[in-house]
Amino acid sequence: MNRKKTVLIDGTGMLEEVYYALPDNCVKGIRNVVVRIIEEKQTDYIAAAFGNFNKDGIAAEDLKKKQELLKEALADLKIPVFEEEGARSLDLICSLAKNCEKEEKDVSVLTGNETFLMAVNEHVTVLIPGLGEEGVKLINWSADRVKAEFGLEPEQLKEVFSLERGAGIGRKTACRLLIQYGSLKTLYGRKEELESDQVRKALTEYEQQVNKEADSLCMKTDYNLRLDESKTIAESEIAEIMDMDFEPAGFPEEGEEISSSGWIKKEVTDLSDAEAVFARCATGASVGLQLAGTDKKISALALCFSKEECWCLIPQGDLTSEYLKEKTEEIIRQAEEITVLDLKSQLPFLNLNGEKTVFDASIAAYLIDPLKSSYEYNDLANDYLSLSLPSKTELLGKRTITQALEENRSQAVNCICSMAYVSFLCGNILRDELKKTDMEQLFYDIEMPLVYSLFSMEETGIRVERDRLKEYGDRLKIRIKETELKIYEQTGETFNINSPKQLGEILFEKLKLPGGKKTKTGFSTAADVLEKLAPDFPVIELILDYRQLTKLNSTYADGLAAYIGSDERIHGTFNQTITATGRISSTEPNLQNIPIRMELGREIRKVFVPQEGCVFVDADYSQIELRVLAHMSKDARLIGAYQQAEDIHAITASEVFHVPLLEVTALQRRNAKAVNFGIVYGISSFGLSEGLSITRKEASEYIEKYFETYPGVKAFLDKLVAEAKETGYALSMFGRRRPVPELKSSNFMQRSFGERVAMNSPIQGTAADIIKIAMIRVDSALKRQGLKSRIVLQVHDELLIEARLEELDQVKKLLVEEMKSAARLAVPLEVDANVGESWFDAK
DNA sequence: AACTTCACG
DNA sequence: ACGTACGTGAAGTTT
Repeated sequence: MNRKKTVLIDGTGMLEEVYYALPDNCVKGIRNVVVRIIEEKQTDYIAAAFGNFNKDGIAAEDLKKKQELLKEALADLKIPVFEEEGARSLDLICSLAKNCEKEEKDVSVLTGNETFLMAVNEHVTVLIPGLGEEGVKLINWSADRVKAEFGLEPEQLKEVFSLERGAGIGRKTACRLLIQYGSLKTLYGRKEELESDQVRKALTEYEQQVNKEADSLCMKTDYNLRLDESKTIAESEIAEIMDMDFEPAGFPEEGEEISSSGWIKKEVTDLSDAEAVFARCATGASVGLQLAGTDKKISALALCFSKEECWCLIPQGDLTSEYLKEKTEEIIRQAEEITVLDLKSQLPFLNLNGEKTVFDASIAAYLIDPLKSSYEYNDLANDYLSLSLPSKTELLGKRTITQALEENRSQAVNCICSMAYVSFLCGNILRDELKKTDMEQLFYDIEMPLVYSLFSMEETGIRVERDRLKEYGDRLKIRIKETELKIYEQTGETFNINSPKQLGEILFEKLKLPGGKKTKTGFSTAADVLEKLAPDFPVIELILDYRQLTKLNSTYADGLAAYIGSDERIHGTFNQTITATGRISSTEPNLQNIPIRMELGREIRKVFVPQEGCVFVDADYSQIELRVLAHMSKDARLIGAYQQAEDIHAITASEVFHVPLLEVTALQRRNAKAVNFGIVYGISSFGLSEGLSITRKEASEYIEKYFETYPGVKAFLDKLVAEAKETGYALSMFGRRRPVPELKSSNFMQRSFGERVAMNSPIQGTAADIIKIAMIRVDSALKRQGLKSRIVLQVHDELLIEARLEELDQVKKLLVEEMKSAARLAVPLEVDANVGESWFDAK
């Protein structure tokens, strides 16, 4: 007789088990299992039951949510769902099973809960996900299988579980004891025979708990639950369910990576599978995307369309890197929203012009909180998803994703999928945050377009004459050696002059020079300290020379040489998510601190040269920060001073010290200049006195006079501090935020720092905004006009262009005009521009 | 890894 | 009494 077959899904038991492996993806995972059972016609009837969770704690809340989702998903599959107030799913399922048996149906219980194994009999089997040879698969536990595995009848397992849970006895021991003694009762009656002290002790000590477990393992099978006969799964329904499947057909189900961090990451190396993924993509409104590779060649593409779907496409055979490139560009054109991390790093692999907005989640997160040290996927997962993911370094060590693909493929896949996944999930959260914080314009009109300008600048690079730099370094090395010997001669000792510790001991202990401790670790030998001693001790000058020479040699001569590529150019990195104020920074190498103030250092700029047929055009803003201050503070007198143009420091001196402009002395001008700097830095008498080597009292008087002269500035700075205290952040003209948590500090030092930051950030930040706008406009004007000249450097208030000779006039005009008109302020934005055969000449 | 020093705006 | 000017990055030394 052919008995009908029923599958009973223990929704709760499945969730509890699967949640461990796939916390974010358990519903989808379980649904897939159920769909497969239906598709493969493994059953005539199907039903599900839900009950209370055994677990509590943090996971319980989430599990409850997942349970509701799973109920919905099963209901969508037209599966009847049973639940009963306060009932355990174990009891509900067993009640159902009992009734099915009466109706002469065979039952399979799909669960993650091993407790069900005790309910196995001739007509009831249990399906539990377990590890097979090829990843996760369902193991069908029949009565024979239970006997083979445990050596016991299924019903005896109740006592095994009681011993395990109640007395903490291991499964193997528990089975052995029950095989030997037959039942718990007999075991307890004869426990004195036991050889193991440990087991005997556990049995005695935990007898109560064992009995309690045994009681709770008794099934309650009298719930009156019945399957509706009409709910037989019809052929038509199977077809319908298969259509509902939102997975592209034909994907590898076996051998897929099951991650502990929560989503299914699938590796695709086959062209037809890749086509299916891209087809899936076409319907996706929102996509998280990440590329990896080297030399513009894609080595992996990760795509995330939903919380449950993350694909990693790796070129192989027919599935070529070029194909991935074209498809990626297509997706970017078609998708409603594309989110990536670090867009600039993605541009080498794609032909994009910025026409379509690609949302850079890292930059969005930077705008929202610019004080973070990094904005990698694990940082964003922590901050916006409350999800702790292993960092790139933890997964790959020092390797890149491309390198790791060869040596440690699964970790590389994990890493790049994590990036796409986090992009996908954070995208909308960050879009909302930008809206809430009023930074959408800043983001979409300044930061995103800037990505392309910075990329272009990096790609262009700047030419550096290798041989000439080498000669410069050699000259330095000779002078270093000479100076070094003179210092040894004068101090009567050979020591490491580069060691502040050794130098301090020689100067202040051995030679007993005046001066004293200044740093935590010992004597300060900083230049400003030594300079005060220089007139009296000739060795000091030698040491300062030595310092300057070694600095130039190691950081610039040798340092820069290491970055010159085979194209004779240096392609540095310009970072957009580093500074607290909105400036960009430059690394590997730092091209924003090439010497200029000292004559010898300035020489280095002679090795920065344009390529053949080009010249440099350099343009910088004249006192952009003070002009921003004049604008933002609306101080009439300061604005007036700038409208007269000329020498702002001299005008300031004239007004502050009440002398005619033409009678301002060099000293007065110098003092006024220092005050101007101080204002921008967030003035304090301590700082100014230090900067001018005057007393604090004198410094206070200068500041007081300054504020008397420019009362609008005083009011403005006070307002900045007050507002930052109120809101917790400082604001630039374009809405850029800089949090100032120090303002809340009870520490005077910290709080004072916070006040200076509140005064400086809006000024520095606005200046940064303005040059960013200028950069974008200059860059796009060059490209729009079909010119070959390119921006090669940005140094905060300066842009350097490598200009084709034939484009020189046009470029120079364009550069100056775009910079001047980048923002409309109450005072003119003045720009100084120069042309030269080297960076040295163009300044 | 922290500290010191020093190059730039 | 407190004890720093604001914003960066790199190199070298010490721990």
